[in-house]
This record gives sequence, structure tokens and C-alpha cells, in this order.
Amino acid sequence: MVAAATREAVLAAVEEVGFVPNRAARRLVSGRSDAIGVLVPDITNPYFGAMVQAIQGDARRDGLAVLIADTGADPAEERRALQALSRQVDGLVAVTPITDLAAATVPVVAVNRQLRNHASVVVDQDAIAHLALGHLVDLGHRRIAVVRGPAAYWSAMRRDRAVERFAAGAEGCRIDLIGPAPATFEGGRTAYGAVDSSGASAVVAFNDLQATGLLVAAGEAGREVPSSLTVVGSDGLGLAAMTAPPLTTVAAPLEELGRTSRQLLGELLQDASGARRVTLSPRLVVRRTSAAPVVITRKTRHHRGRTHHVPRS
Amino acid sequence: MVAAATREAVLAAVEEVGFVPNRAARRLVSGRSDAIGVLVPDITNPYFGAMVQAIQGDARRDGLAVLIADTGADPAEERRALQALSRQVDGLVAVTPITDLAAATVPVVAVNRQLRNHASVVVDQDAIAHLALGHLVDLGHRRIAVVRGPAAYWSAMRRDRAVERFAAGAEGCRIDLIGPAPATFEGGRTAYGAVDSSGASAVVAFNDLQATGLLVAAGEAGREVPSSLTVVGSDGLGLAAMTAPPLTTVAAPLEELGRTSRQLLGELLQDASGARRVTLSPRLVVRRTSAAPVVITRKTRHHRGRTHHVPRS
DNA sequence: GCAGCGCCTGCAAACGTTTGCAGGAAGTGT
DNA sequence: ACACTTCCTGCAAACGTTTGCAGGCGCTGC
Repeated sequence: MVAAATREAVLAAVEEVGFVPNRAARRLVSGRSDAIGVLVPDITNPYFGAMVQAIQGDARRDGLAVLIADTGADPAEERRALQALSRQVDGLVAVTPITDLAAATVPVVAVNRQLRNHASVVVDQDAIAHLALGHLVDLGHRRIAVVRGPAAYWSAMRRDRAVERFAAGAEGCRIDLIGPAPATFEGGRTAYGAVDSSGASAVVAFNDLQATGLLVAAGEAGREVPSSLTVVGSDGLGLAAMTAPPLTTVAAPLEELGRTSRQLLGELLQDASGARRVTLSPRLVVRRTSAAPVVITRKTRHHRGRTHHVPRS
Repeated sequence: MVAAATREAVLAAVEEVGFVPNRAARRLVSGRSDAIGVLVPDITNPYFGAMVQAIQGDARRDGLAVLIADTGADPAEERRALQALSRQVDGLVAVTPITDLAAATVPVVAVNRQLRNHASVVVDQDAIAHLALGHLVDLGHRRIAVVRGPAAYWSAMRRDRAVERFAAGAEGCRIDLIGPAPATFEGGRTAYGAVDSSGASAVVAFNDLQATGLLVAAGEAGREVPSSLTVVGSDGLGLAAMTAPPLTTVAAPLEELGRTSRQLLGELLQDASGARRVTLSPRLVVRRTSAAPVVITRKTRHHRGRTHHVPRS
């Protein structure tokens, strides 16, 4: 609402004097903080690290500060953090799988779970299940174990449902559900026993951490991957490329997940009514832990023929 | 400066009405923000994740908000972030290995490097070198490769010096310096070639990520760990326990590193003159990637006797 | 009864913005 | 020359604290 020439002059003067607006004063009168918060259960986990990275990169570009709270997955702590953050930010992104978000007094975007009255960004669990199981079936596997994630996770619940649907439609193919097991290395490691005794030739883990645990446990048990057991993870962490052999996994679009949640939060701050839900698609990354099952009879050899078309990374 | 009874009454009233002081107003007049910033090059790296976790846990307990900036190790971005954060926080912790901290206008605590006029918390690089190399010598290794970290890192520079000193004092023991190599999985992986051709029976990596790369590269080259090559890492990340075989490493006191830097920053905010420097001690964690070297001659067999006393985790 | 002390109340200034409004100066069209 | 528009200046209120000071009330000790 000023003439262009004046604007230039003002800007030049600002530059010359080195004027920087005082954020506290601005906040006081405007009521906004120009900050957003990110709630995570464990920042040490690269999954959440990637999330924070994407969110803060975008936010800082827009002049938003990013406050972080690592709750250690402790419900009491989460509640406290939620309330504390609510007073310091304009809105927040909750990447915590089981937090009660009702305590928040600012707009919240939930990542990887859908709740009533909340914006959310999730990875398509159906697609994860189909990508992983489809890959295994294509390779010729007919006895597949699936390790379930923690029952309280929205994503685990959805994944289980997707797996069950897939199982119902896959003739001549037996799928055993194992667990639930914690979404950790140890969770995968201890789940190996059940996987082994299930007689499966391939196993789909709930995430990459679990898959790594399964890999290590299989190694310790003397079972070779992928020749004797195929392992497929999910998440697409950098870690997955560092295992031996490197892990076949269904990669979540981590970067996009972060950016989208940041963007949804932005929309929410402008217009609280538009609590959108978006679903992002995962991508199968075939590395070296997946292969056709060991050939035992002529019949199974028949199936192997189908695998020849499968691309290997 | 009020009577105890009055204080109680006031507190009760505060509770009843649900009064919460407005941070913006408080900041405006007090000039403090009750916030600290953490600068990291890559939050996806669990080393920095652990740092952030420890810092923010402590800080939030004291009512301090924690702002985070992930700079992607880009100098321009680091400069920008440093200036932006300076205006929003009372002080910051810089866990970035090569940032120019001069642009900061608030007190800064540097982690893992020492600078003039800056408080710092570092891990004793001398101890890391001695712990790792001493362990290998005790096991009987006489040809040891050490992969150097990036030349611009203070910690790498110190580590190199410590290694050289150790080498000078270790008779009958040859130590080859490899690199510098990036402090990453890929860095370790590509360094393997040089390690192999150096003829060493053991290698000390600059950090756990590098060590993991070495482990994988060795596996791909058909060289068994630890029977044919001993690998020792450094950092003590959770990742180190997830490798196959689990990694012997010199663990940094990550939690303590974070807490101490937080505390030093606190002291600095009270009294800017006391820019303390503290050095923390690492700890050798022996797992399964270290063993006595392969016996080739009677002479080397003689050395093996010394290893029997070495505790294995 | 009075000085002195401990505690409290009440008031006002200051922090650095945003926002809105009143007024004025210059330029445009008739 | 007059009304009108466009752009600008200047002033003042408001945001919710902190900080400091002046004054008052009641109690204690002499």
C-alpha cells in the first residue's frame, strides 16, 4: 500500500541502518510466533531424523523457527511437551505414533496416522503390503511370514489389514502373521525365532530396523540371506543400504512426508477449516536380501520361471 | 521478597485462574528468549540425533525451548542459520565440525572442537586412539591401518596426532594412515581398498559409519571379519550393535556430551566470562569384530598368548 | 505513643512492534 | 479553481510483561 519508489527507499534505509525487527515485540502484538514445533518419540531414529530434516529445511526458508521435542515415547512426557509447545508455536507436526493430541491448543498435523479432526500425512500402508508381498510372490515365494508392528500404531493396524486382504486374494500362498513385535532392531531379532519356525521362505518386516534385526538373527542362526531366507524391510532408511547384504525395502518418501506435513500445517494456519488428509506412495527398492526361494521340487521350480522378469537394482 | 503465606495464596490463585505468563511479553521486556539453539550438519546421522536428544531433554526440564537448524554441512547455509538463530535464542550449541562461529551474536558452545574464545566439550581423541590401538596391540596385531577423518575436522586432526604419537611409541608395530576419507559409510567403503593393500590385519575407522562401510566392503571382498580382518569403530552409535558381526568400537559418551554442552551453555549465559573447556573420556566396547590376527608363523603365534587376558563383551 | 521495620498495594514507565486514524501535500480531471 | 484521488506523515493505542518507586498498614520494641 505504498508507492514502489518509497518501498525501495525504505528498504535501502533498512539495509543501511541494519534494522532487524524484534521478534518478541512482533509476537506480542500479532499473537503469532512464527514458529512451529515438531514432536518425535526418538530423534536418534533416522526415520524421525529425516522427518525433522525435511520439515525444518522448508520452514527455515519461510522464516519459521522450528522447536523440537523428543518425548522418548513416554505418554506423560508427550502430554507435557504438547502443552509446552502449544504455547510457543503457531502449530505443530506430531510424528509420534500414539500421542493423544487432544491436549494441543494449536493446529496439529499428524504424520503416519489418521485421526478425526486432524490433518494428516500418511504412507499408503496398502501399497507397502502389496509392493512387498507382490515382490515376494513374483520371486516365487509361497510361504511368507509378516512381522506385525506394535498394535497401538495406526500404521501397523492398516498394514495388518492390507496384509490380510492380500493373503485372502493370493491363492496357493500361505502368509503367517508374526508378532506384534516392537519396531526396533531387537524386535526384529527376537521375532526371528517365530519366523524360522513358521517355515516361511521369506519375511516382511514392519520396518527397516526390524529387518536389520532379522538379518542379524538369521546370520547368527546360520541361515543365509537371501539364498535360504528372503528379507524385505520397509522405510527406506540410509541404514538399509548399510546392511550386509544391502536390504531390499519398501521405501517411504521421507523427504516428501516432511515437506507435505510442513505444507499442510501452513494451510492449516491460514485456514483452520481445511484439515486435509494426504496419502503418499511408497516405492520398492530391490537390493540384495531378496531372491527366489530354494528349489525343492519340480513344482516349485515351475514358479521360478516367473521371476526372470523381475528387475534387480 | 514476599511472605510465605502470600506466595502460597498467589500460587493458588494462579492455579485457579489458570494463568500462564505470556512468553512474548516476557521476552520483550526481559530481553531473554528462554530458548537455545542447536546447530547440526545432519540430523539424520544418529550421532547428532543423540546430541540433540540429550540437549533438548535437559533444556526442556529447565523450561528452555530448543530451536534446531540442520544445515546439511553447507557453509553458506550454516552462516545463515547461525545468524537467524542468534536472533531467536539466548545461546547455542554448535555440533557442526567446521562452521565459522564468528557470525554468532550469542554465546556458543562448540562440541567436538576447541576454538579460541569459545566454550567447548570434546571427546578425548588421544584416549580414543590409545583405547583402539592398545586393544589391537593387546590382541597381537602388528600391522594396523588407521583411516583418517576429514582434514578440516578438529577431531580428525587431534586423532591423527594421537595416532602418530602412539605409532612412535609402539615398537615392532607398523601403523599405516589411510585417507583422509569422509566420515560416512561410503567413506569407509571406498577406503577398504587402501586398507586391504596396506597389508594390515586390523583397521581403526574414524567413526562407526566408516567402520560399517569397511565391514561391508570386506564382506564383499570375501575377507572375513574378524578372522581375517579386525575392524574397530568409534562413536558407539546404536548402529554399531546392529552390524554383523556387531562392531567393536570406542564409544563416545554421547549422552554426557549433550548434557555437558547444555550445562556449559547455561554457565555461559549466567556469566559470559567463564568459557570453560571440558574433555570427556571414551570407553572401549569390545564386541565381535576384533580378534587376534591370523597365525602365520611361530613368531606371530607367540604374540597370541598375550590376548588371553583380554575380556570380550 | 512513636520510631522503625516488614510487608503489601498501586501506579507508571518501558520493551518494540502493529494497527488504525486524522490530516496534509501533491497531482489529476473537469 | 474545485473536488477528488493517491500517497505520505504523524500520532496514539494496544499487546502483557518486568521493574522500580511511593505510600500505607500493622506490628514490635522502647
